[in-house]
Amino acid sequence: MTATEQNPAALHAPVISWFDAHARDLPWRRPEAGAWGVMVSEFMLQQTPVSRVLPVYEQWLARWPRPADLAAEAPGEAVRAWGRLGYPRRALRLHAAARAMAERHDGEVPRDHAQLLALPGVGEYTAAAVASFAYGQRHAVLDTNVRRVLARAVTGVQYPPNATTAAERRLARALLPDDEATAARWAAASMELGALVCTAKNETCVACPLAASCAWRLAGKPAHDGPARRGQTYAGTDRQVRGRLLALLREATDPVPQHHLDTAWHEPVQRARALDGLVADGLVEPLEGGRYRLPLG
DNA sequence: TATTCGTGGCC
DNA sequence: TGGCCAAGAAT
Repeated sequence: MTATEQNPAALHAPVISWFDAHARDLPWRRPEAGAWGVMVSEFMLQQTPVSRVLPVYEQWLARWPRPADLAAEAPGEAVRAWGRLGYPRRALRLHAAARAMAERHDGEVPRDHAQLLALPGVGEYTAAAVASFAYGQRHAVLDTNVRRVLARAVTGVQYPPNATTAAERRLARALLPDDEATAARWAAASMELGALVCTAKNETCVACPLAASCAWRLAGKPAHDGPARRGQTYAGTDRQVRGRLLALLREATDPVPQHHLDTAWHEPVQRARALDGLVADGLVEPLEGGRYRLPLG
């Protein structure tokens, strides 16, 4: 057991103080955002940078200020409003979550972690984040930022494992402040530290409140030795083709004929496979006569 | 557990 | 220029 694990408070106080001084003023952190605003932001921020989320988030909340407002819409409208945030299945899942909340939770975002986890598109991280950020509960909020901060400051390695491990969950739980409000503050603060200071590349240790005790820094910042993360190729993949097809469908107000979709990609086999995949995912609805549109159901 | 799933900006 | 990265979830 390291010194930090024996005295977690030595970790909390500096990070929370730093957060008090340096936290970004993000719309989903304001009181008026509410739990729905927090949930919308968490869906949008899954693998997408803050700068790109901001404008879409504002439009989304203005158009659908409550879960019931989104639930009353066609799922295709959610996909259209999602724009170019990427991973459009998240839009579909957020819409499905809104309908589930309208049906099962009286149109409210549930406070209970297990009920959150049962919603479409809500996994371990998002359930903990909503419960913590929106409702001030005590949960280990283990996202890529927090994992990196703990890997460095506590474990003493440059990067966390590729997939979240039981050891990481155990560590995060062990480091959780006892007090509920402090735990929620710690969750937001440690995440922000990873996002702004303890970044994946070009970390700025001179600005870090943990620099003096950081296990990785004290060890001389040894380079990551494990297997490199698998690069995510994109050019020429089905994902690129799906993206192009969906872009055409988002722009269109009327059903799109097959021959127009054919302009999205030159290779017919891959093009057909990508379109089939979009239909199978519920992102595209096939109509009579070889026409397609965003889903109305 | 390893893959799949978008998009764009940065160094 | 291009690999890397960005508040993950589902299968």
